[in-house]
Amino acid sequence: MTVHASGGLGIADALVRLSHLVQHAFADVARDHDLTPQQLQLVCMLIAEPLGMTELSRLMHLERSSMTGLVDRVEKRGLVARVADPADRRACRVALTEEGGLLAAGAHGDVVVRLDSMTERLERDDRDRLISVVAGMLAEQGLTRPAAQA
Amino acid sequence: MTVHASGGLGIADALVRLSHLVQHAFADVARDHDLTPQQLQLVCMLIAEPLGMTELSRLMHLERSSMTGLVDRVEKRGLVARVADPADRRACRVALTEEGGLLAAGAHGDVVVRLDSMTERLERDDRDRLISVVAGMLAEQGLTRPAAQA
DNA sequence: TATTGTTATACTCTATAACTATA
DNA sequence: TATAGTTATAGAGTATAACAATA
Repeated sequence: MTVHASGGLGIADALVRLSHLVQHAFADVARDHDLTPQQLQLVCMLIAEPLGMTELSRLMHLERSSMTGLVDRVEKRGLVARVADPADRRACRVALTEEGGLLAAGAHGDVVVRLDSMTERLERDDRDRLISVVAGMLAEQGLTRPAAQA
Repeated sequence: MTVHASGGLGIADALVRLSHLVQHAFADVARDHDLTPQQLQLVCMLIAEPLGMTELSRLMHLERSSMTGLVDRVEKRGLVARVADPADRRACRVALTEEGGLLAAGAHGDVVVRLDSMTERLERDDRDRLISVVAGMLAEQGLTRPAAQA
């Protein structure tokens, strides 16, 4: 058993609690826009580019059948549309509508504002180091996807 | 618009994507123990001490009525029990059973192992700095609760 | 009056299994 | 055969509103 710095908080607990902080901020923003957190995550994921159902499932760590329902509900609301994939007649690509794009951009901006304000007290040096440490971890996990993926 | 280090990844996006990484690890461990992520979060929250429904709701960012159902299901499974609060006859305290305590400790350990392995490549210096940065952010948000709160 | 917790209700989220259509 | 996506089903998660009991 290793003793850690910062009042006995280990790296794992620190990450878990940081994650809760982020999730709560994210949930609050979703609610402000009358979306569930999952719906907001979905539309943010599509800011960079339209994606297929299987790719979306992989990125969101969900079964494809769960993704069907999630996309159904967001599509019913007019924020995304299923577009036929010209290269594969089995597949579709989920794309933001104009309304969905505006909402996603706005909500993503709100998330950024919230999280930026949570970190504004940090020294510029700590901030940069935090970013680069996280970037390294993400790369190690094989996640090199779109940056707007809030 | 500010340009950031590390390939254009801003601090907010870095935090969001780190959070996804942690959530997925957490969900995998929950599944290994045949629990939902919410159920695992609940039992981990109780490792340090029994808590009332209102306090649990606050910590988990849920309505009290949602907490009722969550505790019901975990109680039905024998992992927690509602204990009368001697100081307030309206209130109850949710406590781990013996079985629940063992499961919570084991699963929490698994989460720690997973997250530790994700960060093992970091320099000791970066690691310590990450912990202290997160600890500072948590303190600023008024979260000074139990460390075992996975 | 305010607070603790529950119930009733209506959604949303999620996984499993079975299915269709295309590759 | 394998893959992309859906449907059907069942259970879990969540919020809102209304309620009971106690402070």
